[in-house]
Amino acid sequence: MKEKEIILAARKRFAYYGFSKVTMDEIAADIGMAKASLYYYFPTKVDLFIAVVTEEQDQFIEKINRILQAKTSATDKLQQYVSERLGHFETFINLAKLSFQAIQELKPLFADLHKNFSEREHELLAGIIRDGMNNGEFKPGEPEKTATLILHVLHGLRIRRYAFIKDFHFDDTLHQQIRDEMLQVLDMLLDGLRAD
Amino acid sequence: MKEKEIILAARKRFAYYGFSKVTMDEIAADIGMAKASLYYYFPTKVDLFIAVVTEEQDQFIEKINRILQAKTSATDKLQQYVSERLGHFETFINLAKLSFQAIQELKPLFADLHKNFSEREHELLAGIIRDGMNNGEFKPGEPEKTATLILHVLHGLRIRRYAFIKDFHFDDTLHQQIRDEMLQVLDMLLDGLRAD
DNA sequence: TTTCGACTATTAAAGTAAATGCGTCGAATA
DNA sequence: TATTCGACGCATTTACTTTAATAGTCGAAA
Repeated sequence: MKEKEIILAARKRFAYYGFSKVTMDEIAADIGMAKASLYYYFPTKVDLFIAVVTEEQDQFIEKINRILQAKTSATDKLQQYVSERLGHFETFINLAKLSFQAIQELKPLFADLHKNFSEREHELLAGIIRDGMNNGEFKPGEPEKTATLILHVLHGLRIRRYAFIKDFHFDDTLHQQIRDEMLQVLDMLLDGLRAD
Repeated sequence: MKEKEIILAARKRFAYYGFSKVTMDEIAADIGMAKASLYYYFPTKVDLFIAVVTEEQDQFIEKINRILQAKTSATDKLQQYVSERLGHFETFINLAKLSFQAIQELKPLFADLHKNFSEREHELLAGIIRDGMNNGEFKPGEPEKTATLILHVLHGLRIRRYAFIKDFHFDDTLHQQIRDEMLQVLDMLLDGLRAD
């Protein structure tokens, strides 16, 4: 399948050089095509990038769905979600390699992409929390609202560290620090949620 | 006192135009001095800016100390802190009017300023939490660590919204939204802290 | 000690030209 | 008909130069 091949080649280049530095000529040359042929499959460079990111998101959502099927506590599920989500965040940053400002400026182009993903993510999280409330692990409440707050807190914890990063890559130490902190905060939040 | 007069004039200009756009000539002219005379009192433009920000910080810390003296619950104190802290954050953003990137680049110049303020703030918060633990309002634990986590969560919640702001000013609606969300998150966090 | 006019060094902004890269199109090919 | 691509247009970016603005300095005056 040509599209898959293009996406793979693009992914490789984006992951190494970032969105801006990679040219369509390079991607084409990597798979023995002419640049113009890429446009037969993807109308713009951004569309190609979106296709790459969408694949990542789909894989992430699949992974979380597998976590959902497991017979573990809601707390376990949330902890696993936190870890996986951080990895996914780092992957996106690595692919784009854009400054915070540049991402905001490109945001309109990605609007649907982000909206869809956020909604799916919110549903998944609300589902975990609702199950926890239904099976007595958590106190009764509003799972949707709780999910929103948790998502915003986690997002803030990522952003506040990412914003200080200069060269767009996460080393293991930083990854560990952010993950640990997120798990600690999740623990505090869940302390208030757990049924007595 | 000449220094106070200069700081006041500078504050006015910074608050309206932001750090970068204000010239030392303008500040001097506003109070009928020559620019060279400003350098008699403040060695650099950044030092003048730091003096302005330090005044804001001192006033904020004083306000929080007053809150500390009140005979209210630790929860009340934390809620008031959250509100005041957001106002203080907005004041700084308004004074600087720098993009997120520009702030990071200037950060080394402000290193001591931020370090001092962060430490003072952390002490105050840990103090509130320690009192809450000592008087039985909160479960026993590590007040310092809890304070750190709360500060990071609140910082993240501010940053994730501030980063999307284009023109460096907060309208009342946005202020209200961020404040409400912070108070809700604080409530969740305190649910887990409160003694049963 | 305080003030400031005149000055220097540096930075920012503006202008210009060349290069680059996205995207297009008609023709060729399978 | 579907796919490929060479050549091209055009907008943007980059590189370089020039000009203007601004932070900071210094010696002299008050």
